Formats: sequence, C-alpha cells, structure tokens
Amino acid sequence: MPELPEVEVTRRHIAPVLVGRTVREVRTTGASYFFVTPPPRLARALRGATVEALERTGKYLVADIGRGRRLLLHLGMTGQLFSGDATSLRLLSATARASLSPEEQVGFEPDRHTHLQLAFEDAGPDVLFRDVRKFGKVQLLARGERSERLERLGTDALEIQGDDLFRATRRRKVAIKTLLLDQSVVAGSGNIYTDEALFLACVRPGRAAARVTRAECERLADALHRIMARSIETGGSSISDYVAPDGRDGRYQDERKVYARAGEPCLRCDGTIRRKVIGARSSHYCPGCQR
DNA sequence: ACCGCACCCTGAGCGC
DNA sequence: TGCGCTCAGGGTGCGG
Repeated sequence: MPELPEVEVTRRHIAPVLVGRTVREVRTTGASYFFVTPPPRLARALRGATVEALERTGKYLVADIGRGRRLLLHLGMTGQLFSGDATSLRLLSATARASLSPEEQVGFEPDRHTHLQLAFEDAGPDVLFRDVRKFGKVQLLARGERSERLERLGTDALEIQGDDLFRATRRRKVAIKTLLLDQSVVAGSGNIYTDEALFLACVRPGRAAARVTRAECERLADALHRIMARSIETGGSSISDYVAPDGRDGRYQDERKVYARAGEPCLRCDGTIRRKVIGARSSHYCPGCQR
C-alpha cells in the first residue's frame, strides 16, 4: 500500500532510469479504469517523448514529458513502478513465489497486470507499471491542462505544520484518523503512517477531530514528518505488494509500532494493541497510551 | 458543509 | 480439491 514514503522512494529510484530518456515503444493493456487517458492516445503522446523530470506531489508522481505535457501516475493500492532489470519475488503471485527461489527469478516477464511498458531509444532497461487491482491511475495532461486531482491536494505530509492541522480540525466531527487520511488536508498520508503518527503523538484515532488540542496537532505534524522521513531512509514499507523500482523491499515495516500488530504487546506500556474500523479503514492503536 | 458508505478490482486466506 | 466468503484500503462520488 504505497503512501508518501513508498512513492518518494519509487521516485528517487526510477527518476535516474527515466529522466533524459526518449520513449521508443509503448505497450499497454486494454482500456480500463486504470487508464484515465485512453491507452491509444497515451501511447501516441508518449512515443518519441523525452522525460525531462519526475516530481512527487502527495502520492502522485508527475513526469514532465516535454512541450508542456505532463504524465500523472498514481500507484493506488497495489501499483508497482519498476525497471525491467529489477528482480523481486514480490513481483510474482504467492503461488509462483513458492515455486521459485530468489536466484531463479531473474528479470521480469510482463504479465496481464503489467498495464504500461515503456521501451527507450537507448539500449537500457524498460520501465514497467504493474498494478494487480487497477486502483492506480495513468493520466496525460496536455500543455496548460489543469488537473483537478492535483489541485484538490492539501499540504504535503512532509511539510504540514501543527497549525495547519489545528485549523483543519476545528468544528469537524469526523475521527481524527479520517481527517488525517483526507488528501485535501494532508497529501500523502495513508493508513500505515497515520496509525503510526497517532501512536507517536499519543492520540486515539477515533477521537473527534475538533477535540484534538493545538499541542496534539503539533505533535501529530511532528510525528508525520519523523515517521515518513525515517521510512524514506529505510526504503519504505513492504507489507503487501510494495517493491522499490530496483526490486528491493523496504524495511520500515520492521520499525512500525502499531500497524497490523493487533493483539501484540504495546512497545511503550504494558497494554495490548487493538484494531478498530474507523471510516471503513482498520486502525491500530494502544488504548493505554493513546487518549 | 459535512458525513457515511458503496464502488472500482484482484488475490490471499479461511472454513466447510 | 474446490467453492464461497471476507479482507486488504487508495480514491471518487453520491445520497442523506
């Protein structure tokens, strides 16, 4: 489940493989929910284009493909953007994984979940975008075309200040967890890191947003920065499908304190981590430390 | 304006 | 062995 840190790690790995290269050939799967821009039009625009830059905004990757055009990429829940020479068992189904050792899997054969494949004019590796559940998105923006998706986004999670959070929470009855997941408030937040930030800031996820104090908002902003910066350093969390573009797994999942630890002991007090559904998302917290 | 919820999609894991 | 069920939770959009 890629959140800001996974998207940023992806950007840092894939930018050197993408920027400065000219697309020779584009392969796509058929029209679907995944393609905001219909595949034929996307392929026409990308062929011959040179990638000038790759930036991140919230969970979106935005590629400058020249002549004012931009390519928007979102990894959704199961999106994997990687280089054709990557090696990772995580790129395979569990059944295929069970029958192969890491040494046996070299490179990657595009499967039916590989929706976009770019080959380049130089002899270097292809760039592939695979997404099993197709919650990801690919969208071409023409010169000067505005993007509602990008305009909707709030302050980047790495930049957000306690005061921004405090103002956003006033008179809001929703759970603080739900508000933190709102991309128009905190761009780049996701289920794992909001749970971790709420734990670090000692705020219970189900509490009404309006009841969170200014001091707690300060702690939450600080916690988001620290947790996400640390996750980027360690290569992100590889809990289910996430894999870095070089095929390596992240290691942040080893540092998480509450996410997917229901029933296990709290690392700060003698309590037990609990799981509760808030806003249709599972939340993990320590009832002892988080008030 | 705000809130809760259904929906998009596929695969893993479970009970029977 | 396989069927049917639930769960995963990113984002959008709709009805109340």
